[in-house]
Amino acid sequence: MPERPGVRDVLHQSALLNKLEAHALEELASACRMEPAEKGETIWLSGKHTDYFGVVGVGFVKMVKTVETGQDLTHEIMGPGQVFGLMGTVDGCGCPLEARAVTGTWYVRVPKADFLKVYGSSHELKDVLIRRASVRLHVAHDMISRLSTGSVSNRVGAVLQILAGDYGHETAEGVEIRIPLRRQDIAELAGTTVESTIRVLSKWQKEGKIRSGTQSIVITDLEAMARESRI
Amino acid sequence: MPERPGVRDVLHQSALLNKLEAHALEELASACRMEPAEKGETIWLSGKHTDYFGVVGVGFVKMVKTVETGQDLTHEIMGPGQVFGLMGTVDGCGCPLEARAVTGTWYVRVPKADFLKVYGSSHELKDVLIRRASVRLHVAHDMISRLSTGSVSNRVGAVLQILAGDYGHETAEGVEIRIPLRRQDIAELAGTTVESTIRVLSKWQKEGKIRSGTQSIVITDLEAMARESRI
DNA sequence: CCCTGGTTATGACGCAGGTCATACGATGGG
DNA sequence: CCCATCGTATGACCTGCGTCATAACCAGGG
Repeated sequence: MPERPGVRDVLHQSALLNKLEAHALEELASACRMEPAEKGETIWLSGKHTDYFGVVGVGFVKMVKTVETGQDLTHEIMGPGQVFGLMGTVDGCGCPLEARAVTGTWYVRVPKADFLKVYGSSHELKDVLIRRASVRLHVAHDMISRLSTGSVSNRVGAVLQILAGDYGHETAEGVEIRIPLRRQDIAELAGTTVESTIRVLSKWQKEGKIRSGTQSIVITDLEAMARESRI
Repeated sequence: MPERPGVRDVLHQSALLNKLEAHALEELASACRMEPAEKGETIWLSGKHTDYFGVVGVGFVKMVKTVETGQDLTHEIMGPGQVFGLMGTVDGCGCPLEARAVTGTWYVRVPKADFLKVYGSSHELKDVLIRRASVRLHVAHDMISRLSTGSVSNRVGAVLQILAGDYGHETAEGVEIRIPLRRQDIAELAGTTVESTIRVLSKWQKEGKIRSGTQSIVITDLEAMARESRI
């Protein structure tokens, strides 16, 4: 389990919440609580109405939808500073996705009521939220395009590209995705099976396009990956 | 070609724009222009920056993404009173989708600049927009789930359910979708091929679950359709 | 040290559905 | 009225990938 961070530090990291005035942020922070989650632990269940939303402090959280047949699919991976479950907060319906810790995680619980007090009158927060929704919609539409017309490798490539863009570190070798994801996790993001994901990644590994360890994946051939993930 | 409606009537129909004060709406209306589009005509191209967004007056418009291979996929069908291309307006990026008329259509061109003047200071408009974005995101995620784990018939069923919910008319026979959609259009919505769509719809027709004419489709067995489209 | 459970890896097999070919029924223009 | 064009319909074929089975590997606990 990583070390427990401070509530204020985490809220400051959020590109959304740090738009708040210092005193408003302070007041909000004093109503929040830092909470741990074990690897694999469910933070909340899909559709469940909670009285808070989350901000990731350290670790990673995935937003999961479980379908009838029991398969899970992950719509998003949230990392440090990212807010999750907020859309459900402001539109009044609960979050339709389950939040589950990918790694040992510390996250801040922000009480909805306290947030809504400052949110309701803030044009800036609303503007940021709309922009984020727009981006997410965009990403979702791209995924739909790839699912309709693309191949499994196309989607796995896109997932790696997105993760690299959001959480990648530039290294001498290439872009490193420092998230301890299993093949299963990647499969859930790409909307396919573990086996297919393994086949694709093994192939790329042999071709020298990526290098994968247990704790990270490095995209060594960025150009090839861009080609693979093109819509 | 249907008869040309009035700009003010159309703007009033919009659940978004009629949130505006009467005088603000009137001012906006005076800056707008009613525009026709033939069946199949492109209103704007994907990614193209226009200085306006649209509100459907009569007819239907589809929001299309064309992929590398030349296949089109439709993310949404917009009907009377619906606003399209607005997300691209408020987030500054252009609309990533092509707008194309499904039928003979009249739509209002609302100049972005005039809209943004009233939008920037309106909490109500922003709230509505966020809610809409939230719903659309939800729908997109459901589609992703179905594309990942469901079958073609599952998706075609979902498309019919959604269209029925948005534009359905209750009749003695069942719910009628009064949009002159070709099998091709439905295929693009469901992310599959015409042939597969035809097979599914023919089968359902034989089983008495739907009845399809050239100008409309009637869902006669609502329960069966709900079963087919379940995630 | 071994045992157990989780993860990666690989082969064999089957099928849903994409692709191609063909035909028939509508609709509309000359 | 005929012909051209578009949409619907249906069969035959083929393949990507999901499914199942099996094995190797690795880490942690007793």
